[in-house]
Amino acid sequence: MFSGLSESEWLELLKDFHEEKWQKNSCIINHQKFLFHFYIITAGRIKMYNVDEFSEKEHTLFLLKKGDVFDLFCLLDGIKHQVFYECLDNTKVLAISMEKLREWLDKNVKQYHHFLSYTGKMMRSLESNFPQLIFTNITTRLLKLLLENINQQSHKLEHINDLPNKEIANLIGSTRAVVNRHLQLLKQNGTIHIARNQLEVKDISLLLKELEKQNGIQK
Amino acid sequence: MFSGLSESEWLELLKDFHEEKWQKNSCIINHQKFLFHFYIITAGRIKMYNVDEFSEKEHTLFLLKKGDVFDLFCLLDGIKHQVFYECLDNTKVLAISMEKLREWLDKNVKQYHHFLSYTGKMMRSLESNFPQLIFTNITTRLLKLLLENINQQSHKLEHINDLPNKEIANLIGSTRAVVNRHLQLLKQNGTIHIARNQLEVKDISLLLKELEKQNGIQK
DNA sequence: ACTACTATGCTACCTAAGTAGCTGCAAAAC
DNA sequence: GTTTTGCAGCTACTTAGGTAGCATAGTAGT
Repeated sequence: MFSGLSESEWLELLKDFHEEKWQKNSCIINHQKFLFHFYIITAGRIKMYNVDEFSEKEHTLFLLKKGDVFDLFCLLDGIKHQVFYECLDNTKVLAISMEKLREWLDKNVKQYHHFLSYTGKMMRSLESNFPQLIFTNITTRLLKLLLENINQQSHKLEHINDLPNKEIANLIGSTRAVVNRHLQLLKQNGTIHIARNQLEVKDISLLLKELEKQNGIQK
Repeated sequence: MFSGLSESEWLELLKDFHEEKWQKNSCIINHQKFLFHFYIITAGRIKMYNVDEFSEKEHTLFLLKKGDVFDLFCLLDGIKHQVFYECLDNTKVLAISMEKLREWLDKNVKQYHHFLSYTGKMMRSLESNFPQLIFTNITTRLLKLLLENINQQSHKLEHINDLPNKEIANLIGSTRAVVNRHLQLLKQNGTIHIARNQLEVKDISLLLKELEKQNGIQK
């Protein structure tokens, strides 16, 4: 989002930021806060989720990581955003006042383009979840979640590898029991290795083969 | 999106537009087109949908109506957008070249704010569909779809009242048969009236009562 | 070392929604 | 008028995924 800045411009802008540290498992409940401050994550993960008012079930919309920003919605239109935030790790963020950021954007029209294309990416990422939810079964969603979080270099699972089943379920819109059921199957055929709060992909080619199989079934 | 313009500014901008007429049931398949042109609907409805590559099922993302614009995604980041468009009526649109629109936005920084808040609305509208898809059953989704499309003044169903069951199903992420099953139930208890390509809400309070009941069940 | 808590693994059960297939009507096309 | 097509309405069947409940095993705190 802030790409294409010169060294000096960047330093100038950084002056208006201050660092905050948030504890693991802490929730940010104060919605007002997001109307007036904008944050960039420099360390740790934060989940952005919403809760169904009747069933009290959760759905994780985004797993925000280093380099991600929030809340983009509030920056766009300044309206309160009905979602919740919770830190999954001890987290460090850079904070800036919304007003200052908006002023800065107005002064740097070129920056708007980066900002817009970042927004576009977010919208696309939101949109691409619909086909998943509507057309595909839980197995497929789980397989895709795993594939998306495998590091290209190290071939290891990242970001979600230390989450409990419950959080995995929240990410794909299912329940703990069902996710576990599918994980057991993947474990049985040697695709993954499971331990408490520990997920490991043992064989990526098997993972892809499983996905193929699912696509066939869903014809 | 173009609110807050003075008469003269508006006329000046309009010069760069030209009108196009599109026939009912015609699809716009040429994705390139959307990279270079931006459209505003002045009459008719256009559905924006995507298709699952395996099951070939459709899901309607947005039902675009008079005053709606597209493709916002391409305007934001200039990347091809993997969706399809189909006219549900004979449609009139105003077209402008992407380049000209971008130039104009850069020249009118104030306009960016309206543009951003419009984008924010779209993102929120996208986001708000997730809880629906994940937490609620088909009955609830159907009831909400009906409620959202009842005109406040006339108390009549609009926009979706002349769609076949199949299109209703595409809107809520289900199938023709299932939607029909639920519509029959609503017909039986007198909430709605159905005919071929004709949906009518007879009793809004009953509709609301049904929704309450569903919320109770989903507890 | 004891307690409390949280996560996993598993069983048995239930049901909403998807699927396949058919009829018959109504509108459009010829 | 006749034919063709598209849509509504309905039945019977299947199944994936949600639900409830419990046993067990790590982990953390004191």
